[in-house]
Amino acid sequence: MASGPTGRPATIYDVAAHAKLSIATVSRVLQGTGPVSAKARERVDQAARELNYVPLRAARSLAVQRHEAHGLVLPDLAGPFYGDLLMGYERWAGEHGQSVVITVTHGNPDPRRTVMDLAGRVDGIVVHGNALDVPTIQGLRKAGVPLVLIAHPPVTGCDSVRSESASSAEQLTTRLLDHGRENLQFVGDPASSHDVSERYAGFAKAHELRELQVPKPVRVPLTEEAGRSVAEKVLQAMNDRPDGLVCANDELALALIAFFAGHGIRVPEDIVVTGWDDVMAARYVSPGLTTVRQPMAELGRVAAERLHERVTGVRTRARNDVLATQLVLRDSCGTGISNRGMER
Amino acid sequence: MASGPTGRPATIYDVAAHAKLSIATVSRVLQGTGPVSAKARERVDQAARELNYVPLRAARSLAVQRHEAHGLVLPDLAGPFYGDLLMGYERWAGEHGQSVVITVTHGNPDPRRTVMDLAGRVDGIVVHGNALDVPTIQGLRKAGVPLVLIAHPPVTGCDSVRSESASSAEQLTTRLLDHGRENLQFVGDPASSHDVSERYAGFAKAHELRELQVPKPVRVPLTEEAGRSVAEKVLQAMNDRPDGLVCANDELALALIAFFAGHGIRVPEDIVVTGWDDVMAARYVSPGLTTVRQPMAELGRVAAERLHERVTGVRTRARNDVLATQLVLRDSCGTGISNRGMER
DNA sequence: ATCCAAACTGTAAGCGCTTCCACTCCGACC
DNA sequence: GGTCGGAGTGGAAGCGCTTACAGTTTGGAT
Repeated sequence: MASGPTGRPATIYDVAAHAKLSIATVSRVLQGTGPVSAKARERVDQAARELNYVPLRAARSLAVQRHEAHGLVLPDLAGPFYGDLLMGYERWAGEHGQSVVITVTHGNPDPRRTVMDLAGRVDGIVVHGNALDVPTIQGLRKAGVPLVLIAHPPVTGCDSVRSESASSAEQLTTRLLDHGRENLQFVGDPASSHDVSERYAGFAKAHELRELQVPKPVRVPLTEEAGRSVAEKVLQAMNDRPDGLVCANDELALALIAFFAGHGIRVPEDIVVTGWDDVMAARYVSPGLTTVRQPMAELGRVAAERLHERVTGVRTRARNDVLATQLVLRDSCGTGISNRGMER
Repeated sequence: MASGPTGRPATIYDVAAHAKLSIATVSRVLQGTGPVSAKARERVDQAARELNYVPLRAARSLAVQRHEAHGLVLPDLAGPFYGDLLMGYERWAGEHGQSVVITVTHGNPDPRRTVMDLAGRVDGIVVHGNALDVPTIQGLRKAGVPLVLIAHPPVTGCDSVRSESASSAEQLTTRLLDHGRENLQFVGDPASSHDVSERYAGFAKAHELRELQVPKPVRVPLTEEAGRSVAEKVLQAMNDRPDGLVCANDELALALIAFFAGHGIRVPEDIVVTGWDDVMAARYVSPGLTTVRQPMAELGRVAAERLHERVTGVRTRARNDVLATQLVLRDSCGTGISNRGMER
């Protein structure tokens, strides 16, 4: 504890007594508000140092009626994306004096309760994707909690930030069709998240524009495990074997490619494969994985900023940001681009 | 705001008034403490629901003199490890009713200040690796903040949790030497982190035990960029070219392998390469990357538990945990194990 | 009928901080 | 020499909650 490893932590009263000043002045010095003499400033600084004074944020929050903290609710933390997202978020928050309290709902026995508790200790909350069900989100709204949604279908009264999906997916699919592929399949369950449904929508639209029948999606979870099992099925489908697989994420695509490599199916000659996310492995496998890169850090940064605008009230109209994605062409899609896997 | 989107959020007074009871009873119902009649419980629950009441945690923290929150200080969030670490941490914390406030120091203009602020809003802090300099850590200690260090050299009075490094590195190095390698190099700067220095120590010890001269480390940062430049140097070293590279992490190793692949150097025939961390890409490259897996989630879990023990005071003696790592043999080390890159 | 304990409920005192307001200086200006 | 204004300071209220303590009921047992 402050003031030596014994006794309870020093409070502002201790500092005031030690500096022979009132707590009001101590507060003014420490917060840099109001007029204070140089002498007072110095005395307070020294007293605070000597007592190892750390202001109790809870008391300040109570007094100023603000937590200066954001809540961030994520479904999960596996994979590299969330790290980048969090990074971008934390960065912005840190630069603007906001703390970040995170909560992961996947595996949480009572997300609703957890999130309501969170709501009590922050000024606003950012929710990613399907981390929370809509009733819970509505509950937060009714409780008056400023809310920003990331990669989530729009909810009235909430801001949202997401990366563009449909059009990149369409562009990617069109490219494959342009290069003579005629039996593409979409791998991944559109119902698993809003993002994935948009990717499938783009995939579908590319087909519709050419008046092709839209293939039904292969509804599987977005895991390596699922990738392997899909690969097996593809292998066994003698007739009507697809000549291209548009995967909802890189994990699926990588697992597929690895499986094919071990079973004599050539990528991209026999079948083309694309992913989504541009994980590190995507540029190290051979052939390099064609994929779509999302600006995760930027997504986090923008979300933080939007929430702050809401919290401070500088903006009240809802706002929906859509960030551009980037198509990363490598060899797995067989469309003639080869960058030798040496790009960063 | 609660009680309709107008007006300020409902307080415990509003709930009490609405339920025609005292705030004391409301508190007792909501916290489940003390005796309350079924009637009162019901009235309070309903009132709280109707008013969308969310208890203000700052007020509770102030009253109970505890935040029920942990601080987590990380140097960075890039790479998959931190995600897993955070996951393990958050999981444990969530299950034990603790919130997690995270702070990233890399790129932070004033980590000390940020961390002191953090100290004011949590019950204890976990610091990873070199996220903080020792003076700052001492400062926290003097302020009486319970502290747990992850992957950090021991500091008196603090608990620590790390994964075993030296012995795995020694084992790995010995294995390479056993298979006839005679000119190994260690890639990565031992000064960059405690973990890396231990890995180098193990590498060195393996040499010493055979009375071989210990090669100086190739002091480079642990990045893909550095991996490429090291690869170039290796390529140019006509005489005295190393026949094996023990890398401090997978990023370095992967970049090296990719570069070699593009320049006609065969791995593992001409040169063997090993990494550290077992990132996803490690099992998708060809040859598969031999590496060492750390139990990141477990590291997080244990750290959370240790901190909680400290905060609640159930343990006061310092404790240092060392978690086992796992050597993952694949083809890049050329020691005859091949698992076809199909393991998960 | 009376009394007692147990069950429940309310009053009020904090928790540590910010900030409004009042007050005291003190130098500058008429 | 008196007045005014601003700089500096302190007193005290209040933020929303918990909880010790005291008070009120209730339902048996006597």
